[in-house]
Amino acid sequence: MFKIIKKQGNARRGVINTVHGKVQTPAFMNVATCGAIKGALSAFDLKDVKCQIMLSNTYHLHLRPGDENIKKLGGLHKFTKWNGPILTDSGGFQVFSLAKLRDISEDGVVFNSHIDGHKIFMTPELSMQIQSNLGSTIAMAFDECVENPSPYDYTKKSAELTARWLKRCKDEMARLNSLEDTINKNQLLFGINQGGIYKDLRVEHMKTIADMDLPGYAIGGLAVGEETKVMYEIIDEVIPYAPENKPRYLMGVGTPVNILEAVYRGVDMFDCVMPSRNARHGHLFTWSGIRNIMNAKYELDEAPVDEKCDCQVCRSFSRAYIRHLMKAGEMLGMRLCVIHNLHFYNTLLEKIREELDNDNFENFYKTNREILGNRI
RNA sequence: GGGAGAGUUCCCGAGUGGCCAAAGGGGGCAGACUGUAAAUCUGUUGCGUUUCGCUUCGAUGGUUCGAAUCCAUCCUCUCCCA
Repeated sequence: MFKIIKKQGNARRGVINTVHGKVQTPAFMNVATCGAIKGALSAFDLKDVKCQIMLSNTYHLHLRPGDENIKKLGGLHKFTKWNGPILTDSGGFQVFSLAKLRDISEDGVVFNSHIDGHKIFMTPELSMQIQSNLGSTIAMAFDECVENPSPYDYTKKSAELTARWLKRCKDEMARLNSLEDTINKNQLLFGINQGGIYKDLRVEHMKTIADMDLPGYAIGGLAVGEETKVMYEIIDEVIPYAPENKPRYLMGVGTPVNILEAVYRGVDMFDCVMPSRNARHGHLFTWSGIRNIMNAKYELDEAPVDEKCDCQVCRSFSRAYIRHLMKAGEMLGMRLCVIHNLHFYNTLLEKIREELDNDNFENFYKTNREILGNRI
């Protein structure tokens, strides 16, 4: 299912084979939480921004329109018209991000819906059932993402709980994949490493879940407030214990520099709301650094957002026009910014793959880690 | 011609003797955003040598220890009656 084509240092060039197509890694997954990329992008646009794999969310789609409805409509692929691979997040992150609306126990988590406040009891089994109804390519295990900082004891207990939940996820997924009317009987389950910022807990947890022999492994619970340096240290610490021949997914990360650093350390997959969310706020990623297109200095600037970018937006429109659209609150402004940023992210990963193919990643890494985070 | 009302900082608008360089909103300027409760949130928005000083609430003059606030005159605008 996963094949490593090339290695340079810890960095890996690979390909994931799925029933919905191949994913060339390292890969960025384009976040469409509710089945759409925010900023008014559809499946058609995903092709244009060079998206390989889309990510959607269990919790959000369960609440609305309801996973059973999506199943009745033929599954998430048919529903959204995106026919490539889809990874669904389990709702575990909402345990963290909706912290004020929850109550965690051994069985699962009671949420209050952020839409109407009604109680939802999310369990590992329910998360798997929802993801099975959605028919995604890859389902994520239901985990607890602890906030930072969290005390050692709490983090330890939480990681143990996440490991027990993972076993339940695996069992439930095996059951669901064997059912007659399951949309995707080949649905893959990825486990999620937790353990906060405590290296011994991280390693211990990764060893435990590695033994479950899942098709892929994620590192979760990072980029939640800890220093970037700490995040890299934890990746360094835990990667040696992640199965070599399985894809490694760093959840929710991150900036272009974060991604470069993580690929360098041996990570294969990423997802992040940053390119889309920041785009909606006028923050654009370029090959020269980060540009806030709303800044006054672009009022009469006829250059494209990024001279080195060949996305539709950079080929057609001026900084001045995009700035105007954003200042005027025109939806088109956000849409164009999101198209650019996602194209940039997907191209960054494409470029990383090329450099790995050409044994030149080390140079690319050293040069661009200094540049991509600049403010311009 | 007669009567009524209004003019506040970039704009709208609150303020009717000191706690007023002046609420609130808009706009402007900048920042944040990392498995999306985010088209959201935060800061800032008279000048300066900045725990203080200066200039500023249509204009000018006055009352007062002290005026955006009270008085007089003038200017401008709005509405009503002829």
